[in-house]
Amino acid sequence: MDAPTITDALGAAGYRLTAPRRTLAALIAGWRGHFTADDLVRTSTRRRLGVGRATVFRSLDVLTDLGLVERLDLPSGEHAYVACEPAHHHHVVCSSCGRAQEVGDLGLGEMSGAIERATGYRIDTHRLELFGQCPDCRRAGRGTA
Amino acid sequence: MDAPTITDALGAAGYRLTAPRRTLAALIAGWRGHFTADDLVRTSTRRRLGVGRATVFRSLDVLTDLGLVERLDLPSGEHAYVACEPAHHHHVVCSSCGRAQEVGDLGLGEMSGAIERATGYRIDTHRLELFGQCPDCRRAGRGTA
DNA sequence: ATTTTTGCAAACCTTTTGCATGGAA
DNA sequence: TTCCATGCAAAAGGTTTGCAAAAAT
Repeated sequence: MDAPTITDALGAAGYRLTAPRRTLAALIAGWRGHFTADDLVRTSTRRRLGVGRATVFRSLDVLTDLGLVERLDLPSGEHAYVACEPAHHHHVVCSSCGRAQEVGDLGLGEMSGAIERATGYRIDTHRLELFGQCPDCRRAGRGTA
Repeated sequence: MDAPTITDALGAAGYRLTAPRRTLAALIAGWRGHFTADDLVRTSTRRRLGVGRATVFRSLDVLTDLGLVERLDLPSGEHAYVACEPAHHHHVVCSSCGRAQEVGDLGLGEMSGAIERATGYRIDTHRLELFGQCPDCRRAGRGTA
């Protein structure tokens, strides 16, 4: 059995399966590393895929809501996205090639409880992003992008 | 002995102590909760403080470099800042009033090592932001901003 | 037939930059 | 006196929106 595709998930969630959405789903599924909205817009333009800027942004919103894609805030302040599984997790992002790997909860849940007790806050959500260099890039001696 | 002020730290770092910088330092030190660049610009305009937009952005850069202020990426995608101590730490941010409290390392260092072993990445930096409601807001029954 | 989705272009908002002036050291 | 820093206004990015046309259900 194949892994469910982004397109499948869109359909299952009741979104119409339009050509632009299929195109973007394929683009994203095949993307290496993280990408920006503008990466998608430029690819669409260059390869004449016929997907407009507004559609790219609107689709990224939908995909983000469904948890199929996650928005990263890079240390540079740029916004990038990576495809991912729709479950709570965190990413280790390679600062050379931009690829991201998911890691599990890592005990942050318990940590969260400890912080609640220590500060009196009620914690709703958190965001953890880890940046470093992946094994491939390290081996290849690539610098930070 | 008083806590060193933002102005002190600027001077110690070799930056010139200009009127706009003193003004911004005071504004930031007295700010409740997080603020955006535009909050500072608007305050300057409204109160005729004579600090221009460019200077606000340039100063926030300096203060961020010195670690006197930290840039937050709110879940909404907005960029906000909070004053803080220049040491590695994380913030618990109140989603009602925007105030932030610092928390220590929380064992993330060890976690980082575990992730390196599990993924093969060499982790350089990370960003952890926790969002929730502070005791005051919870008590007052305030909703999420 | 109905409702969603799209592309385009313009609008918007935030952040950055060029440059002549002003101020700190 | 020498640079650093500032304000202004324009430019540059990135994202959103209004709307009529096109496509999915």
